[in-house]
Amino acid sequence: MFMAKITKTRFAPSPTGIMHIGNLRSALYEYLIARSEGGKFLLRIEDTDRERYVEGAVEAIYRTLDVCGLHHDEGPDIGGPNGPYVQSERLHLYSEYADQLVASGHAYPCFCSVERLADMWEDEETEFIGYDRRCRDIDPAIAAHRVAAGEPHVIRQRMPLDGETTFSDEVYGVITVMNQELEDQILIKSDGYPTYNFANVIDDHLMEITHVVRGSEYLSSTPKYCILYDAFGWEIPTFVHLPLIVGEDGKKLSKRHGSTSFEELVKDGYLPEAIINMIAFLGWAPGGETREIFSLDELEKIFSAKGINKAPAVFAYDKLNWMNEQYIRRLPFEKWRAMVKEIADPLFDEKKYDVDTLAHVLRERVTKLSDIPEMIRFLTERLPYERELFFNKRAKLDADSASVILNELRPKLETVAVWDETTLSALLGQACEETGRKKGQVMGALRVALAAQRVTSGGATETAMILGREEALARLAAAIDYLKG
RNA sequence: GGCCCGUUGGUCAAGUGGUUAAGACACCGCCCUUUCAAGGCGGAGUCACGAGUUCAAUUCUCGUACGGGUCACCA
Repeated sequence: MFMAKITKTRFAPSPTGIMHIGNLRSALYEYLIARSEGGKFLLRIEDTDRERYVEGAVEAIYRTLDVCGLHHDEGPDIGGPNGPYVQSERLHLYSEYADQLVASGHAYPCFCSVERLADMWEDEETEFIGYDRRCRDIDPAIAAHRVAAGEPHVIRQRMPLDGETTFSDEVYGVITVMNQELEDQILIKSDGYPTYNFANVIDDHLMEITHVVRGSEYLSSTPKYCILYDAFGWEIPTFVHLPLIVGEDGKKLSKRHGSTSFEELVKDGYLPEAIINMIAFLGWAPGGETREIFSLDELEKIFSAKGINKAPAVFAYDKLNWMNEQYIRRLPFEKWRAMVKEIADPLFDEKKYDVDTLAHVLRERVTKLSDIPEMIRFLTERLPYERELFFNKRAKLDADSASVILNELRPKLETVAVWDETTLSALLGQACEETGRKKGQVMGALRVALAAQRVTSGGATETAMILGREEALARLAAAIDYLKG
């Protein structure tokens, strides 16, 4: 009797720098495939390249996964049944398995120097594919002797010279390649570390990964991994290769497309939830569903590898902007208020202001957090007035009529008892009735007087609220003064 | 260059051997409105091309073009 194997995926980043959007999306899909099938998601650090190791990169990985809610079930920080989860701590395993392949004839030591290889690449004449296999046929006994004598070497995979290899990918379908196209790739480097090409197979098998999910750039090396699995007699996992994410010019996403790392986007003012939602829909869509706003919890329920596309997807900031707006509007008010406060406090410095109204006004207008300072600049500093600011065709307003209106308004506002929305609103409404003016005229004049800006976040009463009585009256006086002269 | 993969509006995309080929972003217009937004309503815009299979191809097959990936002691 067989137990259905539990789905297990892994996110296996190398600590070589920032958490790129492409990496994050791989992590997300890996997480979702596991969760959608009630399986496990694990984290493995692939630090076999000592030269590209970046200090702090591992911490950034933990941090990002955590704020995105992609919690793993096994990993370096929490352990698990198949540890260690850091490749540099698994070195002995790789060499054992490599020895096994050498013994079975599936691999061989290669003594070629990097210099010789470099020369070889320069030789345009030769039409060989990759390494010229010079060491492939050294007598095993002699090779073993040279290795024992301490001669520098790498271990290479002995590829079949004929036949073909076929595998099936969940996204790309059945793929077949001629074995003669495959290079005798390096499995163990001369420093004793495994290459990705070797370590991923060993670890995925040992860690019982059922679904190998990764970017489509690995598609062309997958046949080599299949041959490795076969050499060990291991079951080949399900492959799920993901389409690439490209920039708006169709080229691979890079710095010149703007912010492409998770942390940069957050710094730009995008909410992690919006970023996750955005990249979930890059190259994937739930069939027969037109909604596009999904929380991570909801994605876990509806995600299916079936909906993954093959074609590269363009990362569009327009759409991200929209998503972010949607998420901002759905935020619990208290949370949103706290975000606004954190940004606005230092800008208002010592000055008092009405955070609640500001947060309220900003909520429907902000695209990303980093827009806020510029949007509220007119509140934190007094901008210079210009007569034409008061001109509004529709309200039939101009500087002269504004001057009259503001003078009428001033005494009323100065004596208002309670400085709050309802009182101000009522007072202004009343003023319109008394003078027979249109509301748009009065409101418009006051709004510009308070803001010194044509386009503002919020209307006249809201601006008056945010500024507070003292500042609002001071600005009103300043406006009147300006219009007089 | 070899090999591999891809191609539904500007972008993300649903979908099918017979459909008026969904929806979203962006764009345009209107409404609402105390400005700007938000919101509501509406509009324009797509099956890369050429053969073949078929009563019928966007859908299946083969070519072409274009795009991408990969050919490291990087992952």
